[in-house]
Amino acid sequence: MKLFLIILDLDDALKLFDEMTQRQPLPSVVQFNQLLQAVTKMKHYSCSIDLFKQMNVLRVPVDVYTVNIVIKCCCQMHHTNEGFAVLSYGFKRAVFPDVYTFSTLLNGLILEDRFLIAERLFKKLIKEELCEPNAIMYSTMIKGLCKFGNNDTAISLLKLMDEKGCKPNVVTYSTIIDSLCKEKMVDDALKLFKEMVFHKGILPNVVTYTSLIHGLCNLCRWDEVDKILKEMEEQRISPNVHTFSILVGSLCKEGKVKDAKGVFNLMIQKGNVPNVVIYNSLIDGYCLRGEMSIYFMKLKIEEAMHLFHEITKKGMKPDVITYSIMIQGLFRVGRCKVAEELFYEMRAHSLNPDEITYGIVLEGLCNNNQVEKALSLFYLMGDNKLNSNIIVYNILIDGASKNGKFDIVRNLFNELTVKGLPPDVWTYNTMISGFFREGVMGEAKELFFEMEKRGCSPNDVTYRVLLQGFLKNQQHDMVEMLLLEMKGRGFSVDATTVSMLLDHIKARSLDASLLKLIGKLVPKEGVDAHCFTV
DNA sequence: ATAGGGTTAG
Repeated sequence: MKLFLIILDLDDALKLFDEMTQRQPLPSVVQFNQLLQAVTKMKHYSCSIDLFKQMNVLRVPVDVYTVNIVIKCCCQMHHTNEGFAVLSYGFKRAVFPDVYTFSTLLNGLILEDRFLIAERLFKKLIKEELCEPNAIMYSTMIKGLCKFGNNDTAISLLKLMDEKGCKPNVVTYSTIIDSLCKEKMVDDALKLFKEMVFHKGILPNVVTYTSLIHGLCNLCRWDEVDKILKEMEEQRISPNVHTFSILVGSLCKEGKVKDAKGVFNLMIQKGNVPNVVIYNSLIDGYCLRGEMSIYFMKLKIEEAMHLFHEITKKGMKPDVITYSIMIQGLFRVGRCKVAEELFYEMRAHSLNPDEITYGIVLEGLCNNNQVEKALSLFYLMGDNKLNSNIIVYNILIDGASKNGKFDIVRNLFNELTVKGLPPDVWTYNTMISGFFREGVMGEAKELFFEMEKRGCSPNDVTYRVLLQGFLKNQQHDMVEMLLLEMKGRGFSVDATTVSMLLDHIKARSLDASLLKLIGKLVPKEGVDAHCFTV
C-alpha cells in the first residue's frame, strides 16, 4: 500500500499514525518512514519531529531514512544544531549517516548563513573519508558559494567535481547560472549555459530557462527573452507558473499592466493554475503608480481589488504580501479607511504583518497627514522586530520631517543611537534633507561630515540633496568642493541639479569656471548608465 | 540539490 495515496492532509496522517502505533505487531519502519515523509512534504516539520519523538517512546525502530527525514525537518526550521543532535542520537543507536544525511546538514548550515562551518564540515568529510561526495553534495556547496557571492569559486568547484569524476548535472549548472543572472552577469550565465549544453551534453530544464529569462528581463533584453521562449518551445519545455510570474512581474515593472494581464490569461488558457505569487505580481502591477493621473490610479485600484477578491473565490488565500500590496495601493490613492480595514482584516485572518507591511502602513499614514497615528502605531504595536528595522525608522523620520514635526525627527534619530541601530545612507540623506527643510544648514553640513566618520559613505543622492539644498539657500562656498568629491567618487550629477547649477551661473552667483567640471559630471547622452554600474 | 511576489530618500 502506498501511504501517500491515502494521506491527503495532516489530519489523515495523524489518525493513521495513531492507528499504526496501536497495531500488534507494529508496522515496519518503512511504513513509518513513508508517513513521516508525507507529513514532511506537507511542510509540517515540527509535527514530523513530534511524531519521531513518539516513535522513540513507543520503541519503533528507526533507520537512516527516518533520521534523514527528521534532520531535514530540523534544518528546514533553521534548527540545524538540533539536526546534529539527531545525528548523534542515530550514532548511539547504530544508525549511521550517509551522503544524503550530510548533504541535508550542509544545506541547513547554508540556509542559516553558516557557510564557513559548512565548508569546514565538507572538507572534513572528504579528508577523513566519512563519505564520498555525490552531485547533490557538491551542488549544495556550490549553492552556498553562490549565496555568499562567490560565483568564481563556485565555478572552480564545478570544474573540480568533474575532475574528480563526479559529473555535474542540470541542477549544478542551474544553480550557478541563476546566481550569475541575479548578479546581472547574464552574459557569463549564457556562456555557462552553452558550455553545459554543447560541451557537456546536459539538457536544460524549465528552471534553467526561467533563471535566464529572469536575468534577461532584469536587463530589459526583451529580444533575447523572446528568443529563449522560442527555444523552449522548440525543445518542448513548457513555461510554468514560475516562468510566467517572472514575465508578468517584469511587464508590470515596465508599466505594461495590460500586457501582463494578457500573459496571465494566456497562462491560464494553456492550462496552468495560477497561485498567490502570480496574483500578487499582477495586483502589484495594478497598484503601481506610473505616470498617470490620480483618476486612472483609482480605476486601476478597482481592478486590483477585483483580482484580490478573485484569489478567495478561486479557493486560495491572500497572504501577507497580497495584503501589503493592496494596502499600499489604497494608501497611494488616499483611501486610508479601506487600507486600514484591510490591515485589520489580515490580522483577523491570523496573518502577521511583518516589518514591510508595517513600513507600508506607516508610510501610508504619514503621506496622508496622519503622522501621530503612525507614531502611536509604531510605539504601541511595534514589537522588537518592527522597531529595530532601519527602513521603518527612515520612513517615519521622513514622514515626520515632511509633516513639519522636526522635534519628532530628532527624537527618532536619537533613538537609533540608544538602540544601537546604525543609521544607513538613507537615514543620513533623509536627515540632511530635513535639516535643509528646517533651514538649519549648519547641522546638515555637520551630519554630512559626520556620516563618513561613522562608517557610512555618502552616495549620489547625498550629493544631490546637499547641492540642491545649498543652492536653494544661496550658500555657494560648498558647491565646488562637493562637485570635486563627486568626480572623485565617480558619481554623476542629475538633470535637475545641473539645471539649477546653470541657473546660478547665469545669475552670476556661481563662477562660470565651474562649467568645465560640471561638464565632466554629466553622463554622456545615449549611453545607458546601468551598463557601467554593474 | 536548482527558478517566481511586497518597504524608504531626490
